[in-house]
Amino acid sequence: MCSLFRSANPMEKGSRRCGGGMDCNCVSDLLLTPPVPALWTPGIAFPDWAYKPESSPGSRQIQLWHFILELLQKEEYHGVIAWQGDYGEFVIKDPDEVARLWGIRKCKPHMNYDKLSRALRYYYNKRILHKTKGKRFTYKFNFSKVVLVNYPLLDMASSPFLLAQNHFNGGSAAPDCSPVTPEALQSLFPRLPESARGGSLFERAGGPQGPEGDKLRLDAFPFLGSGAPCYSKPPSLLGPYPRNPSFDYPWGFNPYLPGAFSLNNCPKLPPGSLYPSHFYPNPLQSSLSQLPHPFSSLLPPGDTGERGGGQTGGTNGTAGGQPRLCIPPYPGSLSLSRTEVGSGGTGERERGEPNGQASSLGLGLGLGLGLGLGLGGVGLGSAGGRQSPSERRGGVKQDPESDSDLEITDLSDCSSENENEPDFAISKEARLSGRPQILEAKTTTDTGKQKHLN
DNA sequence: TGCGGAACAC
DNA sequence: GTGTTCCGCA
Repeated sequence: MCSLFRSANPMEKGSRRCGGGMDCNCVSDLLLTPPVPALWTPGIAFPDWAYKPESSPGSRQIQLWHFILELLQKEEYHGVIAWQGDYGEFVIKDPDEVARLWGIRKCKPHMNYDKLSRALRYYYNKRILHKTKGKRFTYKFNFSKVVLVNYPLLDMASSPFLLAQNHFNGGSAAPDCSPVTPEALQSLFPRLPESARGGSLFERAGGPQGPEGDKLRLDAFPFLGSGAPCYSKPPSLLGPYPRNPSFDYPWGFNPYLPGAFSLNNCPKLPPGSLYPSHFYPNPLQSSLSQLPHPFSSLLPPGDTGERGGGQTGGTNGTAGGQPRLCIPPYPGSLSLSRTEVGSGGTGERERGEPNGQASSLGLGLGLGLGLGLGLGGVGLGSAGGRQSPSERRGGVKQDPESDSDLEITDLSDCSSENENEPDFAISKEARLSGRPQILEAKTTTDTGKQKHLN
C-alpha cells in the first residue's frame, strides 16, 4: 500500500519519481482492501463489492471519475475543483492543476487538461459524466449511471433509489436493467434491518410480476413516502422534460424531474436531512441520525452522524471504520420542511430550486456517488519530479488547518501508469441506444482527418 | 474551449 | 477496459 503524504497541501510535492511507468512505482493495491474510509462521512454503508477489486474484473486502481470525486470532496481542493450549480455538477476551476494532480496520481507527468478532458469525454459515452454546455470546465456526474453500471440488476425506473429517466428509450426503464429484486436491495443495503430485508421488502401488487408487479414495502422504506409514484415507475418519468428535454440529461437520470424522487409524491418524507452532512458545507450540517429509518440504523455503533457539531463539511468520516456514502452538496437543499417538501415545484428545475434538487436526489444519487467514493480513499499523489516548471502550478488554496484532513497517496511506489481499473463498462448496445443523437449528429469524417501515426 | 477519431499503452 | 496521446475540426 502506498504510503501517504502527510500533507494536505497538494503543492507540497515530494521529489518523487514518477515517470510513465518505468520508474514509477505506484503500488497497485490501493484498492485491494477496503480503504480506510478517510474520505467518507456518516452515511450509508457502501455495498461490500464497492471495495472489492473482483467487483470490477481486472480493476483495482482509481479511475478518473473517482479521482475527481476525491478532489471534490476535499476542501483543500475547492479552489481547484468544486461542486457548483446543479446537483452533481462541478467546475474545474484550475484545469491545469487538476490535470497535474491527475497526472501525479497516474504517474503521467505530462498530463494536461487537454488530455484529462479527453479522458472525461471518454465518460460521455459511458454516461458517467457529461459536459455542462455553456459553462467552462463544468461537468456533471450522472450518478445513476454510476450505480447502474454497478448494479445492473436494478431497474432504474422502478427502483425507489434509482428512479431514472431515459430520454432515449422514451423514459422507460433502462433496457439493460432488470427489475429491482430483494436480492439486489440486500446487496445494496447489506445492513438493512432484517425486518426490511428479503422478500418482505416487496409486496405483491396483484399484477404480473416484474418491475411493476412487485412493489417495495413502504414500511420498509418509510422515507420513501406512501405514494406509489415514489417506488413504482412514475408516469411522469415518461413525460417530456420541461427544460431542454432532449439533452439535459442524455443518459438517464434527471434529478430534477418531478417524478424522480418527487417529494410531492412522498409526503411522508420527514423534514431534515436526506443526506450525510458531509455534502452540506457549513452551516448546512445535517445529522445522519436524522435520516429516516432504516438509514439511521446503518450508523456504526456510537456514531450518531454528528461528528463534532459545526464541523464544516468534514471530509474524513472515519468514525466506525465503515464506508460512507457521500453526496455532493447542494446549497440550500439540506433542510426540507414538510412545507418545502410539499411545495417542490415540478416545472422550473433550474438552479434556483434547491428543494426540487433535494427532492430528487435522494438515495439513488447518494448511492451513485457512494459507489464512486467507495473506491476512493486513496488520496492524491504528488510526484512532480519530472514535471517541467511550466507544468507546475502553484498557489493551490490550502487550508492550513486541514493538514490532517487529507493524506495524499504517496506515489513513491508507483508501479505502472495504467493498472486495471474498476469496470464501469456498459454494453455497447446500451451506449448506442443511449446516444442516438451523437451517432446522427456526428459530422466528423475521417476523410479530412490525418491519421495520427505517432 | 470543447469535441471525437485514432493509435497506442498498460 | 481505461485511459493517454495526438490530432483536426468547430
